[in-house]
Amino acid sequence: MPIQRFALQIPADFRLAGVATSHGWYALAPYAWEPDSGILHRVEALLSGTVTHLRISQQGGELAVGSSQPLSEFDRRELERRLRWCLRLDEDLSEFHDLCASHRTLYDAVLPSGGRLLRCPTLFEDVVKVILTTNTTWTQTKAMAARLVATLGPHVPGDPSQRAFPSPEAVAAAGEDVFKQNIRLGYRNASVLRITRDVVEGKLDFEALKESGLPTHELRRRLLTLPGVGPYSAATLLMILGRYDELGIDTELKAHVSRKYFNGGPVSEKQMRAVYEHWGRWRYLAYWFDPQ
DNA sequence: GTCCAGGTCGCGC
DNA sequence: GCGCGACATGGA
Repeated sequence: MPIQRFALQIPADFRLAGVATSHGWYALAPYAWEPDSGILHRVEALLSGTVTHLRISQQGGELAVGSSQPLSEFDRRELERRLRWCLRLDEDLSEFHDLCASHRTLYDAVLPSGGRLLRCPTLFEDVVKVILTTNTTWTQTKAMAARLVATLGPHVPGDPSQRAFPSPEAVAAAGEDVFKQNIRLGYRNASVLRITRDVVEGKLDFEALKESGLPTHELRRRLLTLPGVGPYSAATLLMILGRYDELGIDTELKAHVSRKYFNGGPVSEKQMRAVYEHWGRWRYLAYWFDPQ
């Protein structure tokens, strides 16, 4: 019997508002965050072909997921799997929490999310989005993601304004012209298309990579082979995969370290690494939540 | 018009 | 290894 609503069990310390806004992903289509009501929106296309607009909210000790379309039991299970991944419901960050306990300001910064950084259901989507953040402004990143989804994403029945992230097949089928004319990722068009084609041709299996359990350095090596993915993007994607030992060094991190630890003076990469070195396998999170 | 943004790549030294 | 310019796009 189809349902349009189900609950998701969450850890006692889980706060949807904190997790949803823990980094910028909530502002990239097909995610949307409504701060006033505390609803995380997402349009999702399921294996069954169902495309549905989800409204995720916290109701006390659980999450309520509302779906615009009827869901089979199979759909529901698929959605539950995806959402648990996106919200990191099953990730154990207790060791990081323990380390934070002795740093009052960091502890306060981590508290709302518990250190859970929102991610996308598929690594494919995260890879594309990370590429959309490089060498551009956040405003343009949002616009690029919105155009990609609006142009190629499958939509909710009867509502073309509600679209899911496009499948690799849909992206590959679109080809250069649509990217050049409509989606306009600039020079990133080529990287995204090349990666997508490799996925469609089976040369690249991101979902297998997620579950591979490969050592971090090997994951990093593989991510670096992707066109458009350099050290910064690789570190960000490792974070997506729950590997926090490496810092994503970009202008933001540099500015932060300079301001907070070097009086605004010049900072070398070595010095940036040194600041967070002692956080070991939690370095990325220690930086991410480092106040001020 | 010019500059450049939460980088990456290929080149030359 | 390290420094440097090019790279598409659109906002300031």
